[in-house]
Amino acid sequence: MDIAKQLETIPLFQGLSLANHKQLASIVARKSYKKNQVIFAEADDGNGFYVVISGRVKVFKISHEGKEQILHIFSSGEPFGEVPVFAGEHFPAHAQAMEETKLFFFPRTAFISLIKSNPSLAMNMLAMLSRRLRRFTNLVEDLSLKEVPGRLSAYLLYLSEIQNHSPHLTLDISKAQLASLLGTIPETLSRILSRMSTEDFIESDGHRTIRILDRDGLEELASGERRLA
Amino acid sequence: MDIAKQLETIPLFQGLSLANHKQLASIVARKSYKKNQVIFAEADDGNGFYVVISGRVKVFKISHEGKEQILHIFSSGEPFGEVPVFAGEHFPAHAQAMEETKLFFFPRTAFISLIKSNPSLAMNMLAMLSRRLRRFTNLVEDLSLKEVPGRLSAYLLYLSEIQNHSPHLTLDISKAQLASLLGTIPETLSRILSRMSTEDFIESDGHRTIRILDRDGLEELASGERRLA
DNA sequence: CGTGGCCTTGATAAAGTTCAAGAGCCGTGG
DNA sequence: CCACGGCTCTTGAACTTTATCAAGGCCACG
Repeated sequence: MDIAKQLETIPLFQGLSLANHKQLASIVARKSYKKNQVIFAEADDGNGFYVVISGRVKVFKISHEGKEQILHIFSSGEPFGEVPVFAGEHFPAHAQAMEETKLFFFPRTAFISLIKSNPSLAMNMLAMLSRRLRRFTNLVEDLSLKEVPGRLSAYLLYLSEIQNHSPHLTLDISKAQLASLLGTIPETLSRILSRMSTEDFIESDGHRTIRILDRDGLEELASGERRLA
Repeated sequence: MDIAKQLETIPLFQGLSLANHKQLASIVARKSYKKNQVIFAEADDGNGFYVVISGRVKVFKISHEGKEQILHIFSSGEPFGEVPVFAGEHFPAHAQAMEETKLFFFPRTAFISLIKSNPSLAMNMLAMLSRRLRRFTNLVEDLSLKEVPGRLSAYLLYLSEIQNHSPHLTLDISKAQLASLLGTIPETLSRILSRMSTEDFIESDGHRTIRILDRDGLEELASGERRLA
């Protein structure tokens, strides 16, 4: 497929001229990864960053005992691995393909010279990093100040939001991965889902379908003004 | 004091021309805050960002029950509150002066036009945000994957590093604030400090002086390969 | 010399993790 | 077509870590 066409669909490159897209196209490299393949490891040297073209990528940390904390799951159109492009040189976390995935790779030095001659690109990247910072701010708040039911409630509400505000949700990741995203383990997640079911906040088919029964209740759980019995 | 002189000492503005410094000087506003005074609150509209000139500022989240998590403590020369300049419009967290503090304030629109015409400034800001992202990455790792002794050990080693790698440390904040920075409460911090003393990792005068007795041990605690007895 | 801030210590409770076992599902291959 | 193995998820019981609640010590400052 035509690279320039694909570049147009990437939000980071919105508002750039055709000439800019051509320059970007000239430095990009395509990469493919199988499910579970490692894209980079923490502390690896990062000499460029990636944009997801298809598939999904998780960026995560691992503890000494093997517990995983997912920092972010990236889908189509989203860039990741930019930190070492601008500061330091090594990746701050691990990245792995969650399924068959295709990426664009932009080498550091070429990209930096583009950004220097291109204020819109710089502004887009600043906006991107700022949004990322805002997300992390919320993640820290969740991990430090909320308990698992609150984090789960917030996640379910978020899922509902991106799925047309419908009360009928479909989990897009395994429960093990959701646990890792929420900073807990599958056993705890399982227990809390069942408590939320018996207390009629949600209804679950036991698999990947969940129906929200009490949206206000979930919001109260998410904000910490209410707790499970 | 001369504003242009002060601007030169701010890392974010390193490598800029004299003309740039003059432009910056023309948009900056000075602000002063007393100890504990609020600088901005979460969800406030942010129409500019700040740089610490003297004093210290904490940026933090608060839970519904009143528990505080410090995200960052900013000292002289460091910018904060940039996120709403580039993405969204409201501040993601609260900011408060920890002591008598003087700040520079840069209004959003004027700063954005400066950055657009000034690649070095854009690059400096990108580097700044990227470092911030890296820090948050570590904070998330600490909160999710390490226990309090590990976080405290990492903090002590960090303190030692910025204090000339000396084993003689001086805490620069109260223990209550340190607890909030580590994602715990004063009681827990106190107990763990005393365990680290009885197990001869450190020696403490009970106040703000700590001596590192077993640096390797602290490193093992910080990485999770060892735990307190 | 007394009062308030800051820190420590103890007893208790809550939340989450660990370990172990088992249920349900699905694809493979005999 | 059914049995098997592997995978994901759930459930239970014991345990660990941290928070909560309450009390008291220490010190500086008025």
